[in-house]
Amino acid sequence: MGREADAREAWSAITRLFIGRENQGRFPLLAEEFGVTVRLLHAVLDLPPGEGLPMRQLAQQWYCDASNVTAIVDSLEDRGLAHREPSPVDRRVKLVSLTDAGVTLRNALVDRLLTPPSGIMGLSADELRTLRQILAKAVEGYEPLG
Amino acid sequence: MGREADAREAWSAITRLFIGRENQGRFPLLAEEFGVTVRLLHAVLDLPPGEGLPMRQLAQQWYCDASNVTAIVDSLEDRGLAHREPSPVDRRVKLVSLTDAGVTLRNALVDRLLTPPSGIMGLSADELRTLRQILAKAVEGYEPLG
DNA sequence: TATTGTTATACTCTATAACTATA
DNA sequence: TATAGTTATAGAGTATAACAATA
Repeated sequence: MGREADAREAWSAITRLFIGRENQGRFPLLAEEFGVTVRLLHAVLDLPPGEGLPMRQLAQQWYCDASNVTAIVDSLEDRGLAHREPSPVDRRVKLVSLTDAGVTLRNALVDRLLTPPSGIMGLSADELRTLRQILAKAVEGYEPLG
Repeated sequence: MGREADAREAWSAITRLFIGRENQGRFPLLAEEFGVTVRLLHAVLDLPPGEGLPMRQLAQQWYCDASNVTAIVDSLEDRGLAHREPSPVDRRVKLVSLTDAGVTLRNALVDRLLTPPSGIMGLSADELRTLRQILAKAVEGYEPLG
């Protein structure tokens, strides 16, 4: 049918690829493999290397209370994966950034998470090239990952 | 720049679309809107309408302990969204299935979750048609959603 | 004996409210 | 007076171990 139906079906397929067992299982398995909890794994992925983020912003991004961010960042600091520093412009604000160890862990996680699931790998070379081109356009303006 | 690189880049884009703030925010917002917790929302989505699943299988699918499944299914039953019945072939096994109210909720959730994010909606009609065709092939053999 | 699911229990995660410090 | 982050505390979520029912 039309544009709307195509968009909906395409997004439906993406959702199924992502929430399918093969992909969803990666997160708990990787967390165990790298010795972190699932929530720390997600936190590390959401911290951009080389940039400090206000804790308040993380609370909004994660849809959780600020006190929870305090606990998560405490855990990251205890493991040497991140550190806080007061913002130079507003000393109430604390900026959270990954340490070198945090960046190393993040790189390893991203490398593993970007391994395509079987449904993608089953496509032809032509299909993959086209898929890549179209999706590259779709994620213009989205946050980078790797 | 071969097949592998195209597959990896395509999957990277899918990951970014899915874990981006716009899409991830939908789950807590929908849970609040429909008066359930996020874990009950995921449970309802993972229960196929018209089919009963063994609790043991749900524990494996969700990467959690069986005692946890007991608690989740208790919550679903308390809200009238699912019910248990002993398996006809093995009375140790209990099959969990959605009630009519559960199916109704699931349909509403799926309808909302299948609304494409802005990155997808920004593509042209031609691109969307092509994307749909390729992704339909990628999810052959995956569990249906809607 | 082995397996499915439940219960009792402790540990982790999360939110609420009161607090400190900065603005 | 308002905002960022912390702390104390209670409630929800999760795992471990012991248990009952069934195979």
